[in-house]
Amino acid sequence: MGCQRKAEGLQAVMPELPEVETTLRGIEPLMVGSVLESVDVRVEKLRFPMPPELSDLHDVKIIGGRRRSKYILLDLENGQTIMVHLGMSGRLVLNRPPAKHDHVIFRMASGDHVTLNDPRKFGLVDLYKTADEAEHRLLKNLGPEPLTDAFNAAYLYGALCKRSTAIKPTLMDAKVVVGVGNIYANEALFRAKIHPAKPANKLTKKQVEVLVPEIKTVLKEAIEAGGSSLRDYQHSDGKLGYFQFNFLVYGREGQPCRVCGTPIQKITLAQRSTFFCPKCQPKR
DNA sequence: CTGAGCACCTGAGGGC
DNA sequence: TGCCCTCAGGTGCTCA
Repeated sequence: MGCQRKAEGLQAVMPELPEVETTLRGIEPLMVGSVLESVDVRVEKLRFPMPPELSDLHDVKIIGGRRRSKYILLDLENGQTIMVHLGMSGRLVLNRPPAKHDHVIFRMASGDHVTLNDPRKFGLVDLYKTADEAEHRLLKNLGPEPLTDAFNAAYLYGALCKRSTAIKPTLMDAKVVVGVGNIYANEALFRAKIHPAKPANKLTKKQVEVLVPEIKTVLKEAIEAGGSSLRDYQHSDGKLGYFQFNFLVYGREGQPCRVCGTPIQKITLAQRSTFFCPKCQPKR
């Protein structure tokens, strides 16, 4: 079937939180603790205009690497922080020869270089004056990280109470919880046996208690899968952080549910493709 | 405050 | 072979 082939092609290109996490782990050995010699900016704007100060950076040590939501944060010795977001098609590649859609090249004093390649230009690179997240326009209003204890059933149940929209787009709202993108929202709801269109404030406490661990589990499993393929990538073409994951519902419209055999259905919620098993995920 | 919808961008794939 | 259309993704932003 055509849809099957299509979905397989998509698996390799979407940076969700697990891909961002493994990307960070991949660039850390080259960048953290090393001196950033210069930043080669070759595009006027990605998601936002490129900050001119980025090109002015010279010979500054990178003292730390962090992730917040899907943002990669590189803390500099001068107190500033570089922010990188991969958007939907962005990749950070190590020591690769120039290629189409290379937009920013981080040149290290060691001679290594890390390139942001992003065909669709939905990513962003920014430079902040401080490492304090509360000072960052794009960070200060974000919800909790899904893999921390702050994201628990009590918290989520409280957050969902005020929301009448469908649970799936609500899970993808960064004010509720960060890092749950389209793919893993679909997968987590299937695992928790919750219909994606169910109003968020109609979930029972019990359902939320099932859902929260499923979100954590699916993200952790994906990170582990990325961790293993990361090694392969580094030994081959230098790409980082993208991997195959055995999706249960995402991209599987019309194919049999892996649990009960019922054809997976596809609907649109908040302009996003939504996949679910009508039998395993009843409306109530 | 919530919620709905748009815009941004390119490449892949399908239909003709 | 090639053109045109649709779709995919994250998320900041606008407007009701």
